[in-house]
Amino acid sequence: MATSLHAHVVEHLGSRIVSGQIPRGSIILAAELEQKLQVSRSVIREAVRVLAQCGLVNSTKRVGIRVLSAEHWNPYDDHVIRWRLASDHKGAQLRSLTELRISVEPMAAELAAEVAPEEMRKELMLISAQMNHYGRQGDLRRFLELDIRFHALVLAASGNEMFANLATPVGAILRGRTELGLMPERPHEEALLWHQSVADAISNSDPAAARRNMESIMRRTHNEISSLWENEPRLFVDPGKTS
Amino acid sequence: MATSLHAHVVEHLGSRIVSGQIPRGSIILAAELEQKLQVSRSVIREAVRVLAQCGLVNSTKRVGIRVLSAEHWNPYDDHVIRWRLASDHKGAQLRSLTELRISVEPMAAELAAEVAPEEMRKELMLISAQMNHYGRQGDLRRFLELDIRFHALVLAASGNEMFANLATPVGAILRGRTELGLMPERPHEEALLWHQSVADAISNSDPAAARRNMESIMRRTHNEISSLWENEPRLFVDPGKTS
DNA sequence: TGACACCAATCTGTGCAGGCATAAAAATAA
DNA sequence: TTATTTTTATGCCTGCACAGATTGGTGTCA
Repeated sequence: MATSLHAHVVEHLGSRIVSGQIPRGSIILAAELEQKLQVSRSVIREAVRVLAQCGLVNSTKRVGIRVLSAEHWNPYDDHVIRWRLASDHKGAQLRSLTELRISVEPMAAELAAEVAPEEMRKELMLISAQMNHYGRQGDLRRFLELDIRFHALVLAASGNEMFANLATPVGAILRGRTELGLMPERPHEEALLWHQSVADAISNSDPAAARRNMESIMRRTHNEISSLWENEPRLFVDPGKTS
Repeated sequence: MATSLHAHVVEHLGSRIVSGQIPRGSIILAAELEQKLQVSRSVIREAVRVLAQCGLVNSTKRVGIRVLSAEHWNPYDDHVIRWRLASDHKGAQLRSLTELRISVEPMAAELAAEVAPEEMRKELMLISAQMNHYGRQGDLRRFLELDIRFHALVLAASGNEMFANLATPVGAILRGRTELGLMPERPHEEALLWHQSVADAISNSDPAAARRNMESIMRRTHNEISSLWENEPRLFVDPGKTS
């Protein structure tokens, strides 16, 4: 996938910065990187430019490439999310994402019930039916993929592109929950019912019911995985950073 | 501000792509840009790299730099948000952002009541008191700045960096509402009360009350500005884009 | 004749090497 | 302390070689 050379450099540096192997506040010199990674200046420069946009570094004249602290990272950047999920603070990233989806998905379901195009409503009905089937059968692999598709569909059907774009990290959460063994042997009957009800409500243009049932799903999902970040410290960003 | 050359190129191209002056599907050649903008290859390449990360373009060999359609844009990128807010589809961007903040801010208030550090609670109390003062006095300029600070504080006090990072676009919404004359001559008494109640609830560690009052604020804010996007079409992204 | 596979030409981004200009930190002088 | 010079790393530019994808042509076979 990351076939291009500069993408490798981005990956190399980004993952090391997020994991903490390169401590914040460090100053890297472009010339060092050139010979350490055996690539040319242009590659370094483009990679640094990308990392700067992620908020990981900040290159200034006469001083070099400064590694920034976590509060400067762009928490919506796909790279950053991926690197954080692969780091020791995976829990903190999962918490942030989960709180975000708990906030967003009920609203997405409500909107979807109002504005979703017909074909999406139909596919939602189909998916939820399949979820019932494979869920009761205990086929967790298939269920997981359907679950991911279900939530991606609801987010997209809201017609809000900011919601739709959360499909990838939400999928990551769902995968994480299964991989870490936090799923029951087979999905709870209630959960299946709620998914079905969300699909029904969207299909029948019943925003209130769609929201209500999605909220139920969110409550359960939160209870199932909140143990993952019990001891993760929270990050309080300076609110004056922007103004 | 954008002092560096490549930043200018990013700005130039990005704004034109988002505004539609450069139609999606167009193919730009790096060599063209070099002489049209009178900058060197390295500048072009770094700019293109940044734009590619925004999802605006997609450069491939033998074909050139392809301008992508809106569904590929990264809706959380600060550049993209700014360019969209300056474009003809400002309404659509405001709608997406408003729906997002309506989803997020009540949860942020709830979390803040649980985890906010003491000094943030104190500042919230201070700000809401000043909002009362200048609001009743009809000083909309000062009120706006306080309002922006208030919501930025709540988002930051949630301890969720994804929430905190929404402070900038939320500020943009609030500014937009005032600039477009959608604010009443002086803030409604209810609104002042709700802000005060949110601050009180967070200060007293009462998550339910914090959420409830923030929800009230959100309902009103939605009613006040939803007229802005009455006729904006919604964008339904293909949910399979990710999987 | 027409369909298909294969090969070569060509075009464009990618990567490399080295040079000069410039801004900001650090050292020096006033 | 304040002003000036020196240092030094990034910003920017250019020429060159390479890689990969598209295109068109060529030849084979049906």
